[in-house]
Amino acid sequence: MASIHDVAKEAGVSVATVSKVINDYPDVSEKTRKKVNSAIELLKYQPNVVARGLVKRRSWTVGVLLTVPFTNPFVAELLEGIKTALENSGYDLVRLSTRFDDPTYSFIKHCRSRNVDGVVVFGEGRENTSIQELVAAEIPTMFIDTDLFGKRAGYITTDNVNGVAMAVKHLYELGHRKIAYISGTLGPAVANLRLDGYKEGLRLCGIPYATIYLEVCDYSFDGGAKAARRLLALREQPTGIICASDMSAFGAIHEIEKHGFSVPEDISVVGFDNTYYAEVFKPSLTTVNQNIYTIGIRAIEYLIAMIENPSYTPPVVTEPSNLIVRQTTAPVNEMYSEAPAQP
Amino acid sequence: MASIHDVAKEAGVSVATVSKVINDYPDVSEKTRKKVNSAIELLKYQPNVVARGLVKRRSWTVGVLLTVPFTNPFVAELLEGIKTALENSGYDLVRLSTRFDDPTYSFIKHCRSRNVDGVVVFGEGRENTSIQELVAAEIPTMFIDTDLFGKRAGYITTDNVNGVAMAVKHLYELGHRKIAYISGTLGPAVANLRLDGYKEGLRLCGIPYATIYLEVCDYSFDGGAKAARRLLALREQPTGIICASDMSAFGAIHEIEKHGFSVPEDISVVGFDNTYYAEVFKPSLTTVNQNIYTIGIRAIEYLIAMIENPSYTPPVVTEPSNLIVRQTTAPVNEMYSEAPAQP
DNA sequence: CTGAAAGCGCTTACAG
DNA sequence: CTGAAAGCGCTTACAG
Repeated sequence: MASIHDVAKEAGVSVATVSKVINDYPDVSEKTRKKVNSAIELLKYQPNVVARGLVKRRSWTVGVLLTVPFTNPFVAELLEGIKTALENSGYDLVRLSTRFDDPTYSFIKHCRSRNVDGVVVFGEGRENTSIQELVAAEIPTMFIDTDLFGKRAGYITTDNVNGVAMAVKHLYELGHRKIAYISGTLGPAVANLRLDGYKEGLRLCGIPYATIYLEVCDYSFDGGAKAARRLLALREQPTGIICASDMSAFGAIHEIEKHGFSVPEDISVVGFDNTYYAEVFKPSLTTVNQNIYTIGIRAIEYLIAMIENPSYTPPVVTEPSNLIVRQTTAPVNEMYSEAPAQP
Repeated sequence: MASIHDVAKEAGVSVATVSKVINDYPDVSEKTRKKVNSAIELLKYQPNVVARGLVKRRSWTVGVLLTVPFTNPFVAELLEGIKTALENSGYDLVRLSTRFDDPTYSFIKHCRSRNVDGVVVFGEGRENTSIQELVAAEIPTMFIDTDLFGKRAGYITTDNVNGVAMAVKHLYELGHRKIAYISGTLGPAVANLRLDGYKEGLRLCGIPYATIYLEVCDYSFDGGAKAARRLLALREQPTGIICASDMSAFGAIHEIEKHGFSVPEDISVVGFDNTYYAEVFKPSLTTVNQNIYTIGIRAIEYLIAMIENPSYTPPVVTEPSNLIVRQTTAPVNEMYSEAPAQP
């Protein structure tokens, strides 16, 4: 691979001059600029960004901290947005191979040793000390769904509260009054916010909040199924169930059908995420849409802005959510409603 | 961030000595080794791998060339394997932000400018000139599903032929004789090999190959649906349909049901991939399992072996596939079979 | 407008 | 066993 010295020799100039034409400095005569450019052409020279990074203390690299599996549809779509935003930015994505099980491992040291210019974090809780160090070290960071921010750290998430509240309102308008909620594990911001949305939705509809209608699971298919089983065992079975993820909604539907009920005829179900399969699944799922792809794009845009402008104030952004009505919600079955059917 | 100079000063030794203890050279006295180590501890020193890479001409970085979306379940699972294999290897993953629409973009220059030690390629055809350059340049490379290899390039894929052949045999044993195949776009090795498997399966079962039973689509849900529509319009409707992907199988099933037939009572359907949703979908999908995760792991293991041992011969590997029988295949419905039902 | 020199943070013969 | 020096491929004041 040709180096800047080879180009300098070929063009008959100094390496400083070659550097200047590579970096588009104005103080180079047209004549030598041409000489240098044809030498570059001839030798198929490509500047070594690693060497450049060493002196500029930059790497044109963005790290991702991602312990959630790539097979998680949220992660996949997020990465798709990130990738797209990065495509023509001059930055490349590096996935830092984390080893949180190793007590000597430090994420921030890893970032520094790789010299990443910024990082996007998804799926790590605020209790992770590596994350806190990251914020304290003022390395440009964008958090997705983790409610953490600082001088050089922004935060971006979906409008979780309104998302679930809309789901409640939707069921209410279909006549449902016994509306249950299958939450994700509480603690992380998104889980808490969605639960807030459930309560807020009930409040707006004038429905009292009843803890028997709250179940908690781990967002999974099996978790949703188990939670649904408990709800079905209630004397006052809910007629509508809102789930904190599409996956747990699929599990709930599966369980409901296993018990001989049908969706949406007997029980309506709403998911959260609007992953690709929500549309494919039969019956197709009514769900709260998150603009995950957009969140990925924005995260990178903000991150690059922070990197390239030290005084840029990192944003705290809530991306709107919206309800996608499909086939798993329907008017409440009068057989199950409190009030007797109108004649 | 402390540099090697700071450590040297703190420990009262030369930077050469510090370097030696960092790299576990034996010719350092126990006493100075201790002094250096406590200086490292004190300053929280972490060697800069970028600087090290500049002199060693290595980066401890593996590039991926991946133009297929992350939301593709195959990609997601492959990355999961790659990630796992990388986790404690000391290598990090970098996704090179490709710009194949820019005529001046060269993937290989990008690799060199980033100084990646090796690359794994998925989803690019052999006709891509960037890919050919990669092989010619003898940069350590593992191709997934692209039948390309060279002095420093290996190739790993699923046993596509046997996979589809097993599917044919499975249907045959259920009594099916009119077995159609919905191929993916022909040209790329996997598509061709799976078609070979279809023909081979028919041959082994003594069923003549009939072109009317061959459809081609783009592996998608809609593609599968359209192809199925054409098969359903045939005078001699197939009783079994094998699809080159799970997604197109889902589409085919959807279309079959739309036409008032049911799966598997009227028509059996087999997919290919065994993605996560094959199990979740209702009816759950009989499909050919690819060990994609394992392929990801192996790809990295072989790649690192190549990187670290210049004389390592890059492997050409076929990972076994197996048939997972679920709910979309059943004995042929006698109503549709050629031979009259036995009394 | 051009180039010599120092330096980014490391490693590696080589001399002592 | 230890360290001075050169060098990896760049950039950046600075002098001319």
